[in-house]
Amino acid sequence: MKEVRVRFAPSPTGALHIGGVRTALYNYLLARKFKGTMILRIEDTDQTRFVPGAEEYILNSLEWTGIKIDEGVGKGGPHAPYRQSERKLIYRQYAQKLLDEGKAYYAFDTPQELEDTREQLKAKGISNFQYDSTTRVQMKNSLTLQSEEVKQKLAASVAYVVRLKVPAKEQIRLNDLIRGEVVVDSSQIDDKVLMKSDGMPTYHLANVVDDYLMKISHVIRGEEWLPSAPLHLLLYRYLGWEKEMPAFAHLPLLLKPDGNGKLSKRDADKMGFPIFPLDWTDPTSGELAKGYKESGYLPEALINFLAFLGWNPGTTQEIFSMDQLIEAFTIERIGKAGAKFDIQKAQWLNQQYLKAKSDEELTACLLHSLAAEKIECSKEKALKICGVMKERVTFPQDFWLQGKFFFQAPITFDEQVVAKKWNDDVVKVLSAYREALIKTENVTAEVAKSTLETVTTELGIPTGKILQALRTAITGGASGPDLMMTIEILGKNEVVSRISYALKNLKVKVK
RNA sequence: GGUCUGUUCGUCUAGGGGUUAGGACACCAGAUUUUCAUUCUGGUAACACGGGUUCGAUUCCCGUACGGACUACCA
Repeated sequence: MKEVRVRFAPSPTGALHIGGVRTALYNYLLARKFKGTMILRIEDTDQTRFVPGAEEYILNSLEWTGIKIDEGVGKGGPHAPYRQSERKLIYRQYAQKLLDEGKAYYAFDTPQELEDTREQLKAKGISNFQYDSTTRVQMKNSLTLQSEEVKQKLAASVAYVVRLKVPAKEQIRLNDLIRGEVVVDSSQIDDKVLMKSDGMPTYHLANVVDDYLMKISHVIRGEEWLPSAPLHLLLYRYLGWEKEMPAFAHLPLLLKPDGNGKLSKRDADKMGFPIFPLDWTDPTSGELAKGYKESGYLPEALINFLAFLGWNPGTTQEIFSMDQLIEAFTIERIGKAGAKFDIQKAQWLNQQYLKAKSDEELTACLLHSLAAEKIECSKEKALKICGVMKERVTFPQDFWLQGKFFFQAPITFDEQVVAKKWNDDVVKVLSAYREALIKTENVTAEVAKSTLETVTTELGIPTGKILQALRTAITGGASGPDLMMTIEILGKNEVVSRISYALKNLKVKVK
């Protein structure tokens, strides 16, 4: 088998979309599975859409997700440069070759002229103008103009583009690894621009030339490219590279969670989940878009989630590490239909991965949050808190968000609990419990519990009746981790002071 | 509009000419937890529609409907 060489080829026009991460992932999985090479190529042929910082963002995102680049931008390699803007001259040569062989031609129609033609046709009720074998005879190009005139224009540096001379009527058959045979009639394809008037190639030319020169074996890309795949085949054919042409696999798209349509940043914002792997600040608007990383998603969970959107191993196993994904991955098991993006599953996976982490790692999460809040905490205490919080968190920041009461005494109390449960019995028990605790040494969870039971027994009040009120007095909330452990972690003095505060500030509702 | 492409529980999906159509998330109920969460057990829930082919179709074929992509000197 031919060496597997795949590429991820994003455009640096903004932050890397989550769908792009999935495309990169599938490429990476295939590369690793067959001990091949993962290449990163930056397709920056559109200078008008270039966004500063986007390339770095792509690199950072891939690094965070654990998708490693073997060759390409940021890494170098035998086919450098890997940034298309730096390969201009290469494309020029191949465009010239096509020109020389009569497979492409110069076109001098200005964008304005093309626009006018479209308008005119639209006025006549023809919805779409296509620059192709039926229309090119009416346009200004090296096929219709006298060769002298063409020479003159070129010499005078009149702006031109190079267009592919697509045959009038020819069936083009393409075998897609995911979709099977796709047949398109060449009459449906227009004479695509290969070289723009600014001297840059379009995606189509650059892509084919680079994939050939970089010896790409498999092109795994989004489904949006399927309609132009036959054009690419034509290019390989005209360039004499059909035998070396890579295999194609067009991935189904990621769809929005509700309704229809492809997943967009708008949907993500609306539903409250990230669309980008990392935080991204739009350089023009200055607007910040939250990333998966900063929202608390673990890269392994995100990868696991993304891998399963459009692919599955055919077994019932759901949790897969990157290595396991590499082992199990096959292109054949990629589905054909678009997958709706369901963030709930990602959250569940995140929880699974978070729970699987060691106590040290979990503690580090809490300590990290605390440092940001400038709160001091011993490692021992943090360890205990994490132990008790572990089963209830989805994101690393939840240790802090849901465990604030460990560090801050409540000022307000859950209103419902107060209204329903705070009564004379509670005041009696809590007062007595407070006194009992003061006299008790070494208040562990066990001791806290037995002390409470002693008090309630003496007063003849069932423990269950006052427990939730006690929790609210100590934590302010209505629910949380095991209360006796909470008391142990908080320590006798803190608990006593919190009960005192609650007794002083909470009034029994008069009926 | 045209071309291409897709359609199994709410969602991700397995399956495949004869199955009680399987799993996971979500949801609901019960058990555990003197709370909540976790965990466990159970439950609701799907083959888009219409024609063929066939003894039999969710599975194969053809239509229809509905989605999606593309239709730029963007990728």
